Amino acid sequence: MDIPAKYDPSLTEDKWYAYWLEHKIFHSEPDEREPYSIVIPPPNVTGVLHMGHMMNNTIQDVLIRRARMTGKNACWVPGTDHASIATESKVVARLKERGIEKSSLTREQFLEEAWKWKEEHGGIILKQLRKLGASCDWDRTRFTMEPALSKAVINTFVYFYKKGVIYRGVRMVNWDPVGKTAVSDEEVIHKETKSKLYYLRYFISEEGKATGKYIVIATTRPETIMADAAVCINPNDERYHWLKGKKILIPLINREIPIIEDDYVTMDFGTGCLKVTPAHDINDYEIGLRHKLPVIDIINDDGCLNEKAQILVGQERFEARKNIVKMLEEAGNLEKTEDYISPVGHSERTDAVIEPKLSLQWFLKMEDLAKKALGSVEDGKVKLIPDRFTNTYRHWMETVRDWCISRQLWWGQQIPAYYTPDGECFVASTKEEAYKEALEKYPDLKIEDLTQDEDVLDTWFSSWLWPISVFDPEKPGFPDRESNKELAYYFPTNDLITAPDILFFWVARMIMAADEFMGQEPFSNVYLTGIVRDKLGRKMSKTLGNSPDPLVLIKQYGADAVRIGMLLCSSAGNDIFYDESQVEQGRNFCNKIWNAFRLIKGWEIDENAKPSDAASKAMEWFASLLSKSIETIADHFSKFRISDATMTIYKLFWDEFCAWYLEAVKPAFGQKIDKCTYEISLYFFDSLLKLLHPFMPFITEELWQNLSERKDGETIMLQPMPKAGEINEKAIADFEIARGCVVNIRNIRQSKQISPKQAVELYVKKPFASSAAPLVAKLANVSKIEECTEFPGTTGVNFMVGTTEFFVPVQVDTAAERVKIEAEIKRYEGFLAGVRKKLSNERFVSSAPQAVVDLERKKESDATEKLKALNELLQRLK
RNA sequence: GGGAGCAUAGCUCAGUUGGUUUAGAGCAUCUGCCUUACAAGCAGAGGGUCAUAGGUUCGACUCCUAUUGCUCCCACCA
Repeated sequence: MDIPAKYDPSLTEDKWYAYWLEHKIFHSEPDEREPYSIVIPPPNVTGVLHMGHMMNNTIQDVLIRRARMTGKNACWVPGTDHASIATESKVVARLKERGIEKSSLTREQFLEEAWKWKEEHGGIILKQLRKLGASCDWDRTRFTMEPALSKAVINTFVYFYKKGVIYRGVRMVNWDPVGKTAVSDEEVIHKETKSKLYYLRYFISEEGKATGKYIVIATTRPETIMADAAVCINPNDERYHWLKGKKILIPLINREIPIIEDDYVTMDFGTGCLKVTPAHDINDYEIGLRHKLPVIDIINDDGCLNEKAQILVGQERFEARKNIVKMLEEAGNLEKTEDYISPVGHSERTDAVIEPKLSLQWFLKMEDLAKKALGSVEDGKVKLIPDRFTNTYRHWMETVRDWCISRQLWWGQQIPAYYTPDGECFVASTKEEAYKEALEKYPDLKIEDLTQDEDVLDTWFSSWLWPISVFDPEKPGFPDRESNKELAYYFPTNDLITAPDILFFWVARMIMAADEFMGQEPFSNVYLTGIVRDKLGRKMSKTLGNSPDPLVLIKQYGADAVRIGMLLCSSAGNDIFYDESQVEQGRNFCNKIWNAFRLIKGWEIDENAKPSDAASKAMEWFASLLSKSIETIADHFSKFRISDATMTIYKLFWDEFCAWYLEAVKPAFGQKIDKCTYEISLYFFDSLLKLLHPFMPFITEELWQNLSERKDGETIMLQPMPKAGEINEKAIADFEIARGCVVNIRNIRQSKQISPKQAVELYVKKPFASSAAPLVAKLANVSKIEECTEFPGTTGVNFMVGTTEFFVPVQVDTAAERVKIEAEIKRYEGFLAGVRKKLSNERFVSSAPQAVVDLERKKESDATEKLKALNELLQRLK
C-alpha cells in the first residue's frame, strides 16, 4: 500500500470541485421531484469572504447537499448585493487615492467607475465560496443591480407609489455626513459615548437688549445654539413661572427667541430648561412642529456649519463645538461643564456620528405590510430558529416606522420619479411613460423638460425582492406563477440561513414583499446563525484585525476541516467563539477518516473463510447502530440542530466505527479477511461516507471514488443518503455489555487493582457467559475468560493473556456497598410512589396522550423490577 | 427607561413538557504508551454544592419568587 499516512486536501479539493463543475452536478432545473431551494443571502459585491460568511454558507451547503442526496431537486441560488453605501464609499475612496473628487465627476462618469470596480472585485467573494465547496448553481448567479433585478425594483416602486403607500415628505432623517446620505433608523447604531454637558447662560432680553438676569440651560451640543428656535420649560415647573412670556437672547449671536412651555421637558434633568433646536434634534423638531417654530438649519450635508450659523462658518461640527465652548467661556456664558455619557448614533456603514437632519425623502408606509409580516411568523408559516427571536421580531413589527427608502447616492437604482419644471412629480417605470402621463396635464411639455429624481433606492429595497426576483427575470416586479415555471417550482424557497442582525433589515421585508407579490411566505424556516467572535468575545472584524483569512485557513487545513471546525461549535442563534483548535480538530478528523480507509483498503481477502464470531457480532451491532444514528441525524436536521448532527456522525465514525467496529473485525497481523466481513465493512464505510458528505464534501468524494470502480461522471453528491434499516436493540445492548467488560479488563490489566464499583459492574452484568464472549476476547486481547460466580469479596476475576493466566483478587467493602444500595432502594421507592400516584390520578390517565401514559407504565414496571434486583443484591451482601 | 434572553466542568455547549445518570458531550488538562491504519494516534484519569437565596414536591438543572451578573433588542433626558 502506498497511500500516505496523512491526508492532503490540496491534492483533492480543487480536483473534485472542477469535476463537479465539469459534470454540471450543481445545475438545477424544474422536474418531477420535490424541490428544495435556498437563496443565498447575497454578500456585498465588493466584499471578501470572512468567517461569518464561512459559517453561514457552510450551513447552507450542508443543507443543500443533504437535500440533493435525499432525492430532492436541490437549488441553491448564489449572487451578490450591490450594497449602495458600502460600494459607493469604496469607489469614492479609490477615486480619492487617484486625486479625484466624486464631486468633480458627472453621475455617468462616476457610475462608469463604479461598474469598473464591480467588474474587477465583484466576483471575488463568489470564487472564494467555491473554495469552501459551496454547491451553488452558478448558472443562476444573480446581482441585485443587473438589468432584470433593477427593473423589478423600479416596477415595485411604481407599484407601491400607485397604490399610495409611497410618499415623499420632509422628515427628520438620520444623516450620515461622511456618506452624505440619509440612512434608515435600522442602520443607526447607538453607542455609549463620553461627552460633556455644558451649562450655558442665556440672558433675558428686554427690547432686544440683554438684561442682567439669565437662565442656565444644559446642552451636549453647544455648536447648535445658533439654530435655537426657543427655550422650553415644563408648564408645571414653578421655578420658571416668572419666565413666561419673556424672551431670551442666544449667546454670542444675540438673536431673540421666545420661551415656550411643553410637557416634554423633564423638570429634574439638567436645569429644567431645554433649548429647542428643531433643525438638529428629532425631539426638538417635534416640539417645533407643535409650537410652529422656525427651522434654522445651520449644518451642511458634510457636517460643516453654514452661513446661517453666523459664526464659525465652515467649521466642522466637532471643531466648532470646541471653539464655541471657548468663545462662550470668554463671553461669560459658560457656567460649568459636567462629564456625561450619552448614547450617540453612529452610521452602521461609515461609523460617522449621525446628524439628525431635515430633508426631503421618499418613504414607504409600513403599517399594513408589517401587520401581515408579523402574522406570517405568529401563525408559524415562517418559523424562526431559534424561536426566541420571535419576540424581538414581534416587537419590531409593532413599533415599526415608515421606511425611508431614498438614499443620496448614485450607486443603486435611481428613483423613477420625474419632475416637470414647476416641480410636479410623475412616477413611472420609464421616462417615456412618465412623459406620457405628464402630457395629459401639460400638453406642451417636452420630454427633455422632465428631470429624474437624483436619489437612488435603499439597497434593501432591492434585496427584499431577492427570493422572487432571482427566479423571475421575465416579468420583473410582476411575478407570475402561471407563465413562469421556475418561479412556480422553486418558490417559495425552503430555508433561509442568515445572521440575526439583519432579521429586520432583510428577513422581515422579504416576508412583506413576498406577501404583497406572491401572496405567500418566501420561505418556511429562517435559521439564524450566531455572530462569529474571537476567543475574547469580540466580533470578528477587519478593522480589529482579529479575523483570520478564511482562504489561508482553507489552504492550511483544507476546506473540509474548516467546515467541520465551524459546524461543531455552532448551535443556532448562539454566537460562535472561533478558535483555531476547532479547525485542527476538523483536520484531525479528516485524517482519521483517511486512515480508516487505508486500513480497509489494505486488507487482503480470503475467498473461503467465514466471518469469526466476534466479527459477526460486531457487524450485527454496527448495522443496528448505523440505522439508529441515521434516525438520530435525521431528527437533528429536522430541528436544525446542525452541530448535533455533526457531532453524531463524528462520534459514530471515530468512537464507534474506528475504535470498536474496525478493531473487532480487523484480522490479526499478516492474516487475510474473509470476504463477507470485508464486503460488509466496505458497505458500512460507504454509508458513513455518504452520511459525512454534506459536512465534508471533498474527502468523502475522494474516498468514495477510490472505494470501488466508478464511471466518469459518477459522484457521491448524487448518491442516495443511507436509510435506516431494522434496529436490533439486543445486538446493541449485547455490544454495550461486551464493551463494558473490555474496558474493565483493560483497567485490570493496567492497574492490577479493581475498584469495588468495577467489581460490582462485572458481577451484575455477568457478561462472560453470554454470546458476547468472543467479542470480549477479541477486543480485550484475552484468550480465556471465566465467569466470576461468587460475589466479590471472596474471589476475583480470572483471565488469560496468551498462555499466561491472571487472577485478580477483588476486595469489596461490603458495608459501603450496602449503604449505597440501600440509598438507591430508597430513591427507587420514592420514584415508584410518585409514578403510581400519577397513574392513579384519573385526570392524568384520561387527559394525557396515550404515549405518555404508556411511558409512565413502563417506568413503573422498570422501577419495580430494578427494586427487586436491588433487594436481592442487598440480601446477597448480608 | 421599556422588553427579551442567558447563567451547567478550564473553554464551547447538550440536558426533549419534574424521575429510571452518582448531571453528559466535544475540546483542553494530567498519566501511561512510537501496539504494523492513524502520535493529526491509542489506553486511562481527574474535573461541576447545575449563578445565589428561598418556595412548591415523595423527588428540582428542570416549575415559582427574589437577588446578582452578562448579552441582545427597542427608546433616547437637552
